[in-house]
This record gives sequence, C-alpha cells and structure tokens, in this order.
Amino acid sequence: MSKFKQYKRSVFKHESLRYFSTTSAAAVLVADSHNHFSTCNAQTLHSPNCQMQPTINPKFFLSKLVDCRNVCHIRQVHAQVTVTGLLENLFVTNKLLYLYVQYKDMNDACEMFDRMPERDPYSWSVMVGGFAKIGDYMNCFGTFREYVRTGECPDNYTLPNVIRACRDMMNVRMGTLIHNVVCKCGLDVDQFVVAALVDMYARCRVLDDARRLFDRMVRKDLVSWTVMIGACVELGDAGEALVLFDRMSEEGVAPDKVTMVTAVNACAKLGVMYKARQMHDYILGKKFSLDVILGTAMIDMYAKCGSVDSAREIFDSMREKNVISWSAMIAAYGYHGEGRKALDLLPVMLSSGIMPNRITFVSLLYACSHSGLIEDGLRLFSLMKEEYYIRPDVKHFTCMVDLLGRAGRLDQAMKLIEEMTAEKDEGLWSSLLGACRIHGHTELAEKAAHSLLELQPQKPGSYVLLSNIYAKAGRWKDVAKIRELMTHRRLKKVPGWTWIEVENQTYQFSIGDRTHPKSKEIYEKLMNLIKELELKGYVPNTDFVLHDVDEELKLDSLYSHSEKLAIAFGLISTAEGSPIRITKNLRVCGDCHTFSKFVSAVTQRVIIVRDANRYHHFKDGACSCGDYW
DNA sequence: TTAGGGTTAG
Repeated sequence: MSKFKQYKRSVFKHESLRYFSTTSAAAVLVADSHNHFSTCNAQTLHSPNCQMQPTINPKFFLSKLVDCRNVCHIRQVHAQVTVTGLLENLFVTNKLLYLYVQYKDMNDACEMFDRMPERDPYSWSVMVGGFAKIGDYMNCFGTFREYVRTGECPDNYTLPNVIRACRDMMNVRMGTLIHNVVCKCGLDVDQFVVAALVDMYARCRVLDDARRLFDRMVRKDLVSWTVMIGACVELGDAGEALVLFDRMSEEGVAPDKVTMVTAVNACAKLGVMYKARQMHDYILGKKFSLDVILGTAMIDMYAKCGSVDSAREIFDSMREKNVISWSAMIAAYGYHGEGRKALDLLPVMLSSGIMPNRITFVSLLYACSHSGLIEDGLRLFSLMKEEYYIRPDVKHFTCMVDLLGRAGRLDQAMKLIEEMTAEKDEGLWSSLLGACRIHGHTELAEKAAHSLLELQPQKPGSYVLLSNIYAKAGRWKDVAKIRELMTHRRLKKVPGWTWIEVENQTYQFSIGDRTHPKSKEIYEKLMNLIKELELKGYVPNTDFVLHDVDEELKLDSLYSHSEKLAIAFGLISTAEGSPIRITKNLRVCGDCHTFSKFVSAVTQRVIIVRDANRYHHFKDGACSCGDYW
C-alpha cells in the first residue's frame, strides 16, 4: 500500500480532520465539503481559483510532532505546518520550538522563535533552556533579558534554566542578580527555583548562601537534599554531607540512586572505612542495583577508604563497565602502589572493547611514577601519542616529570618541560620541586620554585616546599628569608593533622597534641616504642624538622608528629594483629614513613596511611610505595 | 517543559 493510501485511511479515523499534508511539503491532501479527498500542491491550494475550504486541525500535527525522531523529520512537519498556515497556532509553534531545542538545533529554533506571531512563557522558557543546554550563555542571558523587558515575570520553568547557566559559568554575580529577580517574582518559595539557586551558590563555592537557602526551604524534596549533600562533599565537608544524608531519611525522604552516588562520594572524600562498609550495607539493604555510575563511585569509595581489594570486588561484580570504571580501577591500583596491577588492566580493558581516554593514560602514568616503573611509563607515554593519537596535556607531562624526577633523572625531566607546548601550570612545577627535594637538587629547585611562586603566590605549600629544600641543604638564612616572605604576604603553613579510625569512631591528632584523654598512655607507648625501634636500627631523621634549633628540640618535635601519636593510640586501642588505618591531611613526613615501616615489623601490624597524595601500606618493615612518594 | 550522579597530575 502506498504511503498516500495509508494516510488516507488514517484520515477517516479522525472525523474532525479535514485537511492534512503528506510527508512532502508540496503535495497536500485536502477535503471538500462532501468529504471527498484529493491532493493538490501548496501553490494550487493558495491560488485564488482554488475552491477547497478545508478545516485545519492542529491536533493532527501535534500528534505527528510527537513521533518526530530527528531534525529532518521535524523540518518536514514544520514545512507542512507552514503550508497550512498553522504557524498562527501557539500550541503547534511551541511544540516545534521544543523539538528543535530537544535536538539542539538552535538555528531553526531561533528562526521559528523570531517568526512567532505570539509567544507565551513556555516559548521563552524553552529558548532560555535551549541556549543554556548547549552552553550558549550569551544568548541565554540575552533572551532572558529580552523576556524580562516584555514586562512579564519569568516563571518557575525559565528561572531554573538561567540559574543553571550562572552555575555552569561559575558566575555568582549574575546568579545573585537573578536571585533578586526570583524574589521580585515571589518565586523564592518554589522548590525548582530554590533547588537551582542552592546548586548555583554551592558550585560557585558560596556554601553559606547555599545552606541558608536550603535551611529556609519549607518543602525540601529529594533533589534539593541531593544538591545540598553534593555541595557539602564538593566543598570539603564530607562529614556534614553524611549528617544531612541521615537527616534526609529521618525527615521521610527516601534516597534514590543519584543520592546514593552522592553519599558514596562523601564516604570516598572522608576516607573512613567503616563508613564505606555502612554505605555498602545500606545499598545492599535497599536493593539498589549497581549501575555503571553507582558501581564506579563505589570502586572509588573503597579505594579511597584504603581497600583496593574491595574496590576490585565491586569492579568484578559490575555487569556493565565503561572507560570511566576501568580508569577508576587503574587509578585505585596506582595510588595504592600496585603499579603492575594497574598496567595489567590495560590489555584486559582493550580486549573487552573499551578504548582508553586521556584520563586512563593519566592514571596509568601516575601508577608508573608511584611504583617506580620508569621504562613502562616512557613506553606508555609514546603509545598514547602514537597509537591512540592522544596529545599529552599538562597532566600527562606532570606524571612524566614526576616519574623521571623521582628516579633522579632531573635533567631529562627539565628537558621534557622545556620541549612541551602545553601550558605549564603549578602542578608541573610542584612535581619538579618535589623531585628536587628528594634528590637535594637546590639549584633546579630554585628555578622550579620561582615559576611556582609566580603562578600561585598565595599558596603556602610552595613556600614550605622551598623552605624544606633550603633546610635540607643547611641554608638557614634562605629558610629565614622564605619565612619572612610568608609573614609579609600573610601566609601561614597549613597545620598537619592525622585522623585514626578506632571502633567506628575517628580521633584527630596534631603535632604535640595532649588533648586526648589517654594522652599520658599514648606518649608512654610512643616513647617505649621508639626505644624498641632504635634497638632494631631506627635512626630518627631530623632533616624533616625545619626549624634551625638544636638537635634535642628537633627530636622532641619529631617524636610528637601527629602520625606517630595516632599510630601509638592505634596500638593501645585496637586488638593485636588488627590493621591500623590513619589519614593525614598533608604528605606523610619522611621520618614518620621510616618509623611506620619499623612499627609494622616490630608489632606485626599492617598500617594503612592515606596522605594528601596517595596510600601507603606498611607491612613487615616495607611500604607499598617502595619509598616512591 | 523544570532540577541532582562516576575516573585523572602536583
């Protein structure tokens, strides 16, 4: 049966329908007053002699538009609508507009919008949302401004779109202006508008404003809770994120999968294993299926909470894995110092049909640099360029500088930096500076530090790193100069903290901390332990104390480092043989690293340390990092 | 017609 006959049949099913076009814009089907159907083209129809007076029914076109599956199809129906003169009908034009926007065809949408004889709030919201969706913020704000100038108050559909544009641009100034419009329109109680504002303030790192709005919300729905929990995770308060997660359930709002991903992220950021296990039990209890996103988030959570084996179990149990899941698993092996396992995943990944991307290669190169796999790293760096046509960016170069630098090949690292065309950033210079610290290369360190301080003069870390290098070289006058500079610029060294998990609780220690109720026992244990370790060959290394003071004071300072206090507390508070899990906010100090190796041998305990950079598993006197960190 | 989710260097 021809297409035309099929259409003719369908027409009789719709009694009210007297007129419609075929798929061709030129050939149209018309009905006369006796319901006799025939075809004519648009020209004939609009000619003065044409006797046809069909009744036009927009519902037919609306139903045709619902079936559109691509832009060509929309354009076809659009042409048919144009022929009929139905472009006067707001329902039809709005539907066309919506479809163009859905298929991200903003050119056709704009043309349509410009020619619309009439527009309603829906038309405006579709256009504003369309521009926001494709990242054309200029036109998004321009259209919004035009809308406001019509004198209409924007509705609760338009405003979230324009607020999201502010969020994506990280433009809190514009966001605040829109917030004023929200208040003027009385929409500061609408859940969609307020949720968008909370999200915008949070992503623009104005947590206080986000929280104030959230707390004031009368009806907090699931998305608002999820946005707020995510904001806390993003802005570094993962503990508060988990508190909110519990409160949400108490207030009778059940989490969905998106909320669970956000809560899993909070556990990953917190790095606390018992929280990770609780979250996993919760997910199993509520029977959430492990889709590719939730599964990947859980790989990351377990890895960042110290168990790369649990991460692997999740990875193996996932039915669907994509390049992000594989990269997450490779990264997990990397920062746990299991570089070989990370590299072994690449061929398996390829054989399962997944291609690596630039992030996979960052993770692979990172794994090499943190396991001392120099030749493998060099090979992968070439492979990435030559076989996968991935142009290395500054992150790949940073891994390579780290790889070569740690191995003492500083000249080669510097040559690589000189040859690179990608823009050099602070991470790259930090990496070189770190390598100079390990190998005592003061001259190159000064060059790296100079570039670093130019790029980020407000970060105390760079000053501290250079000061460390001067201290190691005994250049105390230069150490003093750096300190003066820091004072002048009002910069303070970030204080070191160590957390430890004991019986589902976390305890925090700082250097020389005596605030813990068991402080006396902790120091006694520590002193006895040090004596025992010294008999086994442990020699405290005061290079890691940066003050120009006498040796005795240096030792006092070294012995009361937060890592050592936390380990001593762990030893007196946990069962013999059980692992000790600690987290440090900065990189672990070199002496504490040696200390931990000795403790693991003497006490037969596994000590798992998460520092600002990576994981260290101390066992039988050795560390998983192979002393590369 | 609206919102919120996963991996990466230093």
